[in-house]
Amino acid sequence: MGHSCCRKQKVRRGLWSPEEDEKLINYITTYGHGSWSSVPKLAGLQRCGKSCRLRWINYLRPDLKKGSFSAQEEQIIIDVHRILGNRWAQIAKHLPGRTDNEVKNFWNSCIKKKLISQGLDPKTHNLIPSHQRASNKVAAGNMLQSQQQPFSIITVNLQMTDPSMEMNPPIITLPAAFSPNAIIQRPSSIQTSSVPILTSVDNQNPNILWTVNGRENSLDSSIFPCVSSIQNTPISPSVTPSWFGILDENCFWGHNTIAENFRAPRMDVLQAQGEENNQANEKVDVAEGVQDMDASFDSSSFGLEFVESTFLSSSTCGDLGSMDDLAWNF
DNA sequence: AAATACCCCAACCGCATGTGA
DNA sequence: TTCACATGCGGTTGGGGTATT
Repeated sequence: MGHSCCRKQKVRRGLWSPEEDEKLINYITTYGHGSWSSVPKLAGLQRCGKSCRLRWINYLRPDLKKGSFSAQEEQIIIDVHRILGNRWAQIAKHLPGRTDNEVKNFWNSCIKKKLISQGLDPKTHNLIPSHQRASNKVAAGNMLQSQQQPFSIITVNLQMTDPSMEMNPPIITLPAAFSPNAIIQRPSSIQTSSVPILTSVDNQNPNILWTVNGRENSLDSSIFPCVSSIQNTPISPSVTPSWFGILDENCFWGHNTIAENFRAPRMDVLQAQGEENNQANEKVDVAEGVQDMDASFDSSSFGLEFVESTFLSSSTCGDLGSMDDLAWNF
C-alpha cells in the first residue's frame, strides 16, 4: 500500500543512512522544510515526504535532547499521562527536546513496567487490587473501594464578582470535609469552559489553594478574582480530595487523598436518570459513574487546555516563576 | 560458542484532521 | 460543499543489540 506520496516514485524504506541524513540536514537547514512532500525531490532523496518529516522531527532536529530521560522528565510523563492518557504529542510538549515517539517508546519500554511493578495500572494509574494483580483478571461487577463509600450532595455556588468572568475563571473553594463520592451540582448557567479550576481542601493547611499529587501550589487567590463556594453534606469527612476538575459537560472528576480517582456526575444528569430509576438505582448509577472513570479517562473530551494548565501548575510547583504557564486559554 | 529469548527504539502504517482549490 | 492532498498523531512492527540458556 504505502502513502499516497510514495506511490509516485520509488522510495527507499528502513533505516536512514548517514548520507541520507546529511542530505536532509543540508536541505532543511538551508531552505527549511516548506512542503514536506516536495522535500525528498528537492533534497535528492528517494524517500517519501512523510518519512523525511519523521526523520527530521524524531532524530535530526538540532533542538532535540539526546540521552536518557531524567527522573524529573519521567515524573512529568507520569503526571501528564495520568491526566491525558496516551496523548503522546501533548505529553511531549511538556518535555522540551523530546518527541512524541521518544516519550511513547520510553513509556512502553520503561515506565509502564515500573508502574506495574508498583502495583499500579498504567492506564489509569490506580492501584491494581491485589486479587487482580495475582490473577490479572477483572471480576465483573466488582466495585472499587471508593465506589462502596457513601456519597454526599454538593452544590457548587458560584458568585460572579467580576464582569470579566470569562477571562478570569473562578475559584471554587471546598468545605473542609468533602466526600470524594459527592455528587456535585454546577449551576446550568455556568458554562464548563468558564469553570476551569477548582481548588482543593487541606484540613491541616487551609491556606493551600490546591494540591496535585501531593504537591502544594501556593497560588495567590488574587489571580482568580471570582470567588465561589460549595456547600455540602459530608458523609465521609475523613476523606478529602487532593484535586479535582471538570471532566465534561456532565461530570467532574478528581483525585482524593486515598489515591483513588473519582467522578461525580452532575446533579441534573442524575435527576434525569432518576426519572427512570428509583432512588436506590440512582446510587448505583453514581457508583457506575466512578467505575466508568477508568474506561473513559483516555477517551474523555474534557478541555485539554484546562488539564495542561492544571498540570503545568503542579509540575512546576516550586518553580512557579512563570505565571504565564497558568494562563487560561478558554 | 551457538541458539534462543527478550528488549529497545527507529520507522512504518492507517486514520483523523486541516487546508486550499 | 466537495474533493484531493498535506500534515499530524497514535498504534504497531521489525531489525539489531543484549542477555540468557
